[in-house]
Amino acid sequence: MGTTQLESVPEPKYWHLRTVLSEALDSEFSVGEVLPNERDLAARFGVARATLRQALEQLELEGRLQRRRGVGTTVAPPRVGVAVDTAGHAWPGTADEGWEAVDCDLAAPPAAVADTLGTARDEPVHTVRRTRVTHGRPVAAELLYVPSASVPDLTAIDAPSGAARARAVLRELRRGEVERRESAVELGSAGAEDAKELDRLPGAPVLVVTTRYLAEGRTAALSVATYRADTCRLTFGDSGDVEIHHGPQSRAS
Amino acid sequence: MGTTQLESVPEPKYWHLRTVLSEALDSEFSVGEVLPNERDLAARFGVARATLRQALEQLELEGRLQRRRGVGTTVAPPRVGVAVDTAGHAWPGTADEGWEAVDCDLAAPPAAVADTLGTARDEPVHTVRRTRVTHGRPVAAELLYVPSASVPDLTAIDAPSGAARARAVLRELRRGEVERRESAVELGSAGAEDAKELDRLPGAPVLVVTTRYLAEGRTAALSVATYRADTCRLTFGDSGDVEIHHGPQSRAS
DNA sequence: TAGTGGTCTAGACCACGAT
DNA sequence: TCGTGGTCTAGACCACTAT
Repeated sequence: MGTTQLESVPEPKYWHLRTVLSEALDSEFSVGEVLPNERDLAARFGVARATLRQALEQLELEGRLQRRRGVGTTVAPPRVGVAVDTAGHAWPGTADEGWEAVDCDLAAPPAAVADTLGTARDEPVHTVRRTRVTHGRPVAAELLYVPSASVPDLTAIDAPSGAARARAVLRELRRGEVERRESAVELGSAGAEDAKELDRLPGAPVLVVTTRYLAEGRTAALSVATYRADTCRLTFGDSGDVEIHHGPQSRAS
Repeated sequence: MGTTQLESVPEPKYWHLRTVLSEALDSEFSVGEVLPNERDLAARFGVARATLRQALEQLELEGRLQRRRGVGTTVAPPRVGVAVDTAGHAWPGTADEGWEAVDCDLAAPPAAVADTLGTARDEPVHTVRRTRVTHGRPVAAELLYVPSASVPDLTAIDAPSGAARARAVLRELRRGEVERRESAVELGSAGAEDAKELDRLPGAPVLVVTTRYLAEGRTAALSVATYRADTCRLTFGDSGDVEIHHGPQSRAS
């Protein structure tokens, strides 16, 4: 019969809401603007607050919104392009890329790290903690594992601990030559400590970049860096000024 | 007074649950094993189902669990390392990397894509759709935009449409020389069409890899590939057999 | 103190896969 | 048909921020 086909596959409400809100953001809001609060928005769209929140969560995951407890929901600026694999810097990133040493201690790393480094599981390695800041905002927290063998000339005179010690380890590390780097990117969630440094709640989505630095046939160092997934776009190869993706793909049919 | 400090910063229930479940997965379950259903699990831990689900969502985001409607929740295998920037393959990935052409049409791309390609916004470009399969599982869906100028020798004889057309476009594209590639990785959510090809629900988290192929000073092609964030670890530089990250970082104190 | 987002509950019904 | 995860509701209370 001639009945019009109306949504043979009905869209979930929160997904439809996401689309509506996304279009509203494009046309009626500007960066930094504050949205109405969740209770008002839910009432306006005639849905439960939990359903509205599901839509907002999607948009936050896509980097369109920023939500802060006690403050409100604001329209997020476009993601920042962050270079993570520039050809010019073979060793771990430097201060001009926004890296700042926090502290350093000597401890046995997680088993998986020890295995990759090729050290015994109970052998202490230098563990440097750093943060990366771009445009005044924290974007990444890093743990850099450096076996003693990679920094043979490090002396006790080089500051016993703290940020100064961290800088000393990095300085000694850079005396060697890097043969190759291998990086991997995957999705993760921020642990309590990373979350604090990234100014996010625990469980916030992060892009985990694991990098092996190979020198003289060994793994000279291993970096595990967690980048804020909501605000960062990781760039490889070169400049970070490409702006293409924006939420789920819409087809030009 | 001598009161012991008990959680001055109380952990959310779902976060604690996540930790408990994560440890249980490590010690009491093996890959592929089916977990008890959500209602039973919630009852067992004395929480509402919604709270239990929040914990499961975290674990799924971290690639530890796989949930399928109508089936159940199973323990996920470790993430697959997928090479996305091997030095050996300058042009878009080939069949030996698991890429398979789906179809191709000629249409005006999204405005942002046209701007990057340097074509007029209403100028049609070849739009190749491909999927990538690894270990028998779909891992990525790609849209490859190729301006006509990059495939000057493409003739009408080369199949008018469909997968054959897509392969013809790729073949012609590869006749040129690549100067450089620029890639960016960011978090996104799967649109309805990508979700279907990736065998996931709409809104599923994906890693969006945007790659510019530069030749003769121009952007010769632009690829937007969406990888399943739950099952994939994207590798850059070289081999994909590094296995380090596992959920939120735990410090070796 | 008032207002915001974050957490949690105890239900209900739906869509899908297996049987 | 039954059991599963997915969606949705209408509340409640908590933690944080600004005033």
